[in-house]
Amino acid sequence: MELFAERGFEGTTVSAIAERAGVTERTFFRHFADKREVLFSGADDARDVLLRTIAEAPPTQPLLEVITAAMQVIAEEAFSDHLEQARARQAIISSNAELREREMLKFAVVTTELAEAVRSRGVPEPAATLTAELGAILFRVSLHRWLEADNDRPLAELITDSLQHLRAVTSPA
Amino acid sequence: MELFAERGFEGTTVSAIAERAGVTERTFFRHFADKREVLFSGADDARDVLLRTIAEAPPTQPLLEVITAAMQVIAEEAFSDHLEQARARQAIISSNAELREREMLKFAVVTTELAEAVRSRGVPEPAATLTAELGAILFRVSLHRWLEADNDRPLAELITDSLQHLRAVTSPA
Amino acid sequence: MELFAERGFEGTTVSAIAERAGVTERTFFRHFADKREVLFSGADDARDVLLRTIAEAPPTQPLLEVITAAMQVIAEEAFSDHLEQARARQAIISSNAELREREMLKFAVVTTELAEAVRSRGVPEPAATLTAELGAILFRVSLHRWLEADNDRPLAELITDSLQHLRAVTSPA
Amino acid sequence: MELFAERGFEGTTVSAIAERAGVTERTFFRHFADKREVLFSGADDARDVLLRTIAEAPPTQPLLEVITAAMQVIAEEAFSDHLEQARARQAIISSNAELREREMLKFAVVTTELAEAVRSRGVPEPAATLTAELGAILFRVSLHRWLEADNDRPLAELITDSLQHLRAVTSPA
DNA sequence: ACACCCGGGACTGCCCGTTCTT
DNA sequence: AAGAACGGGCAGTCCCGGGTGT
Repeated sequence: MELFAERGFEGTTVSAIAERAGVTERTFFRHFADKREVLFSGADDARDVLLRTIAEAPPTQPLLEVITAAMQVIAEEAFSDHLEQARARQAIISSNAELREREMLKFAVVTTELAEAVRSRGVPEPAATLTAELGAILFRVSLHRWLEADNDRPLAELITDSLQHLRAVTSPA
Repeated sequence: MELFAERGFEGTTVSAIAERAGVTERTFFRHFADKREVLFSGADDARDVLLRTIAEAPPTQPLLEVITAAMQVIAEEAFSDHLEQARARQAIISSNAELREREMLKFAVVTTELAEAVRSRGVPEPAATLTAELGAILFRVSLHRWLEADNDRPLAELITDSLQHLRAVTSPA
Repeated sequence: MELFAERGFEGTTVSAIAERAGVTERTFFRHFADKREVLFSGADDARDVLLRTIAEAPPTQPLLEVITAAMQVIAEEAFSDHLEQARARQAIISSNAELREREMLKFAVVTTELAEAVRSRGVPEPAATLTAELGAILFRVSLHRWLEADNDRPLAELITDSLQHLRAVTSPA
Repeated sequence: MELFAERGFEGTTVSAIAERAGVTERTFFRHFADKREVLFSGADDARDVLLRTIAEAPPTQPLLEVITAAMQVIAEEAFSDHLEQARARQAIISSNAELREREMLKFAVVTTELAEAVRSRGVPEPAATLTAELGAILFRVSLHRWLEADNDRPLAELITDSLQHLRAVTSPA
C-alpha cells in the first residue's frame, strides 16, 4: 500500500513489493494469484458475511429488503470504521484501468452468487438475476457516494436512500 | 477469431495472430491496444449509435423508456442478424476471466457516458447514475437471455420483457 | 525541455515531444538523430568556436594556455549569460545514465579534435593527446564547479583556478 | 564474443546470443542489464582491486604515485597476459558508438569512486577530483598505447612513461 | 514454505525504411 | 524539401508460471 501510494500501481513492480516485504518475487505469487489481487484479498470476508446474512433472513421478507439489510450489515462491520482507508484504496483503484476491471469482476462474481442465493429462495429467472443486479447497483452507487470527499452520511443510510431513489426511477409514471 | 476458436484465447499468442494476418507483432499492437481489444473493437460503433439515439429523443419521454428504445435500435442494427456470430464471440469471452473483465469495463464506460447523457437531460444525481445502471443491467440481462441456446425470441422483445420484470421486482409490495 | 522538466527524460516519449511540437514522430527523427540529441544539438557551435580560436592563437604560446584561453572565450560567449538554463539542462542530464553517456561521448569527440589541433601545432604523441585530455578535464571540472548551487564565481575564473590546482597536483613534490 | 567478431555488435541480436548460449532471451537479460554490458561485465573485478590497493597504500605516499602504482597492479593482474583478447575486445568497442559511450561511462564511474578514495585520504576539492581525473587519463592513454598494433612495451611501463609526459606537459615553462 | 533459476508471453519505446503528398 | 501515413525490427521490462532443492 505504501508503495502504491508513493509510485502508483503501475509504477510499482512486483519485484519492489517483494523486496519491501523481504521475500522473493516467487513467494509473492504464492500468496497472491496476481499483482492486482493484493488490493482485493480482503473482500472475501465481506462476501461471506453478506451471503450468510441473506441465508439466515426470514423467508417471508421481500428480497430487495433482505439484500439491502444484509449489505447494511457489512457496511457496519467491514466499512464504517475505515473511511479514510477505503478512500485511499479507491483512489488507487480508480487511477488504473486494470484495477477497475478487476474490481468489476469481483462485483460480478458476488452478484452471480447473490443471484444464486435469490433463486434458492424461490425466485425464478430472470427476476432472480435482476434482483441480484439491483442489489449490486445499490451497493456500488452507495459506496461511491459514501467515498465522495464531501460526504458525511453513513454508508448504511446511503443504501436506504439509494433504494428509494431506485424505486422512484423505476416507477412507470 | 479462427485462431481463438481453434486454440482458445490463452492458447493463441499475439505472434500467431500477427503471422496469420501477415504482419509483424509490432503492427498488431499498432492496431489494437492489447490482445483482448481484438474482441471488442467493433463495440464503439454501437455505443455511438446508442448515445446519438438518446440525444435525439423527444425531451418529454420518460428516461428509462428513452434508453430501452435506444437499446432496441442497436439491437436491430448491430445484433439481430448476427446471432451465431455473437454466440461464438460470447463463448470465447465467457471462457476467459481476462476477457470477462474487459467486457465489464467496456460496459462500465458506456454506462458512465449514459449517465452523463441522462444528466444532460436534467436528471440530478444520484438518479442519473441509477437510471444509467438500470439501463446497463437491462441490456446485459437481455443479451444474456438472447444468447442462451434455447432462446428464439428477438433481442428487442427481451429488452421490453426484462423491463417489465425489473419493475415487478422493484415495486415495494 | 518543458516535457523533460515535467516528466523527466525517460518519462517523456518521442511521440509526446512530436505531438507537443505539432509534428509526427518521423519528422522528429529527421531533425534529431536520436532522442538524446535534443539536449546536445546546441553544443556544436561552441566546439567550432573553440577549435577556431585555438587555430588562430599565436604559435609560440604554451599549449595549455592556448587551450584554457580558448575555453574562456566560449565560457563568455556561450555560457556566462545562461547559468540557470545550464543548471536546468545539467539536472536533466545528471538524472539519466543514457544522457550522461552521451554527454561523455560529446566531450570525447571534442577532445579527439582538440588533440588533432594540438598535433597540428607540432606537439608529438603522446603529449598531444595528454594535453587535449587535460584541457577537457579542466573544462569539465570548472563547468561542474560553476554549476554548483552555491557558486557565484564566473566560469572563466574557475578555469584559471582549476589550472593552478592541476599544476599543484601534478608537481612531483 | 564469437558472434560479435563474426557479425559485428549491431549485427548480432540478443536473440542470437541467447540461442548460441542455449538459453532464452529472458535469461540473457537476467544476467546482463543490457546488451552492451556483455563486454563490460568483467571490469568490476579490476575496479575492486584498484580501490583496495589504494586503500592499503601507506598514507604518506604522494597521491598520483599511489594511483599509478595501483593501476600497475591491475595492469599485471588483469591485463598483461591477455593482450590479444584485449585488442579484440577494443576493436569491437571502437567500432560502435554505443559501446564507446558505455566504455566512457564505466571509466567515469570508476573515476568518481577514485575521487572519493582520494578525498578520504585527506585531499580537498577540487584537487581530489582533478587527481582522480588525471589518474583516469593516464590509464586511458596508456591502455590505448598498449593496444596499438606496433607496441611491445608492457602496460605498467607505459603508465610510468605517460606520467612523465603528463608532468612535462603540465609544467608552466 | 521459502529460496533460486529459467521459460515465456504481452507489451512499450526507439529508430528506420518506404511511399505518397504537398 | 518536408511532412504524413504505415509498417518492420530490435531492445528491454513486466507479469507470471514451472521446476528443483532445502
